Amino acid sequence: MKDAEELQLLFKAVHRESERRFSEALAPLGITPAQAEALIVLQMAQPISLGDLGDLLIAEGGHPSRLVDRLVRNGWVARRVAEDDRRRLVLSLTPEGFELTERIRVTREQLCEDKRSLLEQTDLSPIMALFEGYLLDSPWWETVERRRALGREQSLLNKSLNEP
Amino acid sequence: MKDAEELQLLFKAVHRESERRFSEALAPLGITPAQAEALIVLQMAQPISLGDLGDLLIAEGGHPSRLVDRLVRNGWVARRVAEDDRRRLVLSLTPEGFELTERIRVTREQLCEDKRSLLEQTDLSPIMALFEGYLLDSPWWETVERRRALGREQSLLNKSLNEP
DNA sequence: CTGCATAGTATGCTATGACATCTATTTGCC
DNA sequence: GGCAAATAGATGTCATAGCATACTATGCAG
Repeated sequence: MKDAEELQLLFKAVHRESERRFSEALAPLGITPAQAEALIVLQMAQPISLGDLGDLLIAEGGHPSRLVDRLVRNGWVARRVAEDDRRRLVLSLTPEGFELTERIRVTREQLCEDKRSLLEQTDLSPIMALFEGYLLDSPWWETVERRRALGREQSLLNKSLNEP
Repeated sequence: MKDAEELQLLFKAVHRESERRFSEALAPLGITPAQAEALIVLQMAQPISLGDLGDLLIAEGGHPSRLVDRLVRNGWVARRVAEDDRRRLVLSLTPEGFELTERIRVTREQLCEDKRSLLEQTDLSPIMALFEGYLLDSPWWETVERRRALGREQSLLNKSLNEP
């Protein structure tokens, strides 16, 4: 099991390093990686309730109240109670939030670009397979699936816009 | 760059899931994954100063004062000032801490065992290579190297004990 | 020997993440 | 209609994690 320890060590280091880089790149925008992820998902899924947003984020036990609080405080997200059910909150991006999210996308692309050569010289499929195998019987698997579905929706949308 | 997003999503989910599993497995021992890592490293490197311990952990900006605080409060770690330099703290495991660390090792082995079949049917070398490539120009690379050296020391020690 | 830069830790602040508990609605069942 | 159960969020607590600042002991320049 020596390999497993080694893998664990590298995995943790990679996690910290990627967080650090993302965080550093986002600093000029005044947001954190977690906030960036929430905004990206919001842009794809809005309008959406707090709980449904939580089901799309790999974080925050399903109810990212406080994360959303900060986004609202900064004027990037609008939060109103649903008309049909006053328990539910409906979230959507403000114009400022939309613009910020576009800038987040650019930042993220740049980060990928930095590692392009590394990614291109690697066959990712065995890695994906390992990760998926690890996740299959975990509660996060559904979240991953939902995010994938959201991504597919989005590309269909783009395609139909580009091919009228 | 669609692959990169996919990879990022899976990576994050795997991170959360492995933390969750480790945390769950450690709960009966009354410690957290971060504390467990610190104890394991302490067992291999004691006696060691706080800063040097920080250089061996993938966490806590080099000075895990508060993490160590909790370990001391629970009676697992002894903390005394170095005789030659009263700025330095020298840390070592108490007998209780040593015993706890042995139990952590068992727990960790069991977790690996759960994923044994998955790990065995995977060629880990391309994954390690990707991770190492990502880390090479990062501040964590040195930490990884130091941990590896520590591991090698340890196996040499065991070997010389088993072959007198 | 004095003053000052530096090393080793400690502490404060903010954000995240997991968990538990509390509140306000709504729903369902009688 | 009325009350219990379930649902959607909010809030509190603890442990990380990163960052900045404060504090104390040491060492070095003069």
